[in-house]
Amino acid sequence: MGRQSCCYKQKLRKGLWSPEEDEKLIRHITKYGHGCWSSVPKQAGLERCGKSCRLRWINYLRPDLKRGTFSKQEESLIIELHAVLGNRWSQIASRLPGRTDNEIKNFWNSCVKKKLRQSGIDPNTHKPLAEMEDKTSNSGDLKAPATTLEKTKHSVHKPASSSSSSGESRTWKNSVTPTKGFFHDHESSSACHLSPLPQSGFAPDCAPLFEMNQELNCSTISTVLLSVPSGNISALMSLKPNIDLFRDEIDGIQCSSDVYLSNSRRSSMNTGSVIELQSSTSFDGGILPFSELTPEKNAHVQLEREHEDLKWSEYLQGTITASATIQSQSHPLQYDIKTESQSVLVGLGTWQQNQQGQQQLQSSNIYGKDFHMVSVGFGQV
DNA sequence: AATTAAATCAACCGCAAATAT
DNA sequence: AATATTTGCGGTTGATTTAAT
Repeated sequence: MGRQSCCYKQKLRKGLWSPEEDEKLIRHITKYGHGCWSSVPKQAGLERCGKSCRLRWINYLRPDLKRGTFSKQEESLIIELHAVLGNRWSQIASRLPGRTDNEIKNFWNSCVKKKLRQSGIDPNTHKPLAEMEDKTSNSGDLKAPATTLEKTKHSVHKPASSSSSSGESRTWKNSVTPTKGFFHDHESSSACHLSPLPQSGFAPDCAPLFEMNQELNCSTISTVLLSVPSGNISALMSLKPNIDLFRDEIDGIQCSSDVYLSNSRRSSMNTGSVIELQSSTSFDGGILPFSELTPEKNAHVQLEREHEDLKWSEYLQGTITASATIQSQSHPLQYDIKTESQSVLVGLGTWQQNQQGQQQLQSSNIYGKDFHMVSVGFGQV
């Protein structure tokens, strides 16, 4: 039994908004706020449904919209976020100030998807296209409608049990494997991702990606991928990295928004109000992806909790602490990943079973929201 | 210059969750 | 507790703009 649209029964206007309608809506909302959207059109003297008014305001009239073309950094961030969040446009948009979910969705569908494909990356899985073709033996798939691709390819990373709260469950249908390599391998990368490791102890190049908006109590995601020269990887073998996420405000102490890499644990509080990390001489300048830290693709990963227990919805809500250990065959490496505090989103990457039935960490993008500091520490194994 | 194809983007639709009654 | 209404989201459509022939 079909349902009529909300505009139908009252013969409400549809289609593009006229400047007069825009003006009415702006005037009403700036004066009274939107309150209950369903009552807005009547109060504002508009022959539209509340839904249409809401959409128009959110996507077009809101004063804090940035508009204009997406910057390289924004594009990078969108790809990174899509790799972890999938098609959850509203969540992606919440980390890009001034951008709407609709705008990002359009940008993705019309532009980014194509770019990724041209770069040999499947925009849905964020894996190399060749890999997908090998599995599907269907190289002509690229011309297939997006809906077909999405419906057929991505039930793999759905969490073991869907969350019953906060609308997370339905959005997992397109959860994907984080993109690895795109920014390492392609010259279109933003400077942040490809910049050589700076000599200083901190990572100034990455700092701008950690835009803080204290009034709104949110920040954009920090993008933490950084390419590492292979020589450095071998040097890392004797070190034990620890990744911790700290609340940006701990007992009232304001932390910096920079991303640090250190060979020590959080070492000291400096004299001011900013927590500083003691930097390492060899590995300054950023957070390393686990793909770089893991010398073998099939390094064994042990999770403190059973894989089935790990729920992305819990990560999103920041309600759990989880840790994982990667044990490499040839190197005595152990990586501890821990998330702490509430309202922190940590993309541990996607856990997948390899052919030996072992859980395998595919990527390790780390994302923080609200005021958090991300640090990586190395210590001797 | 005219036509066609591709790209872009605003807005709609239906569904599900959240909230109100 | 059950039902109705509202809100928010993602997928999709279709009009418009831009590029290619």
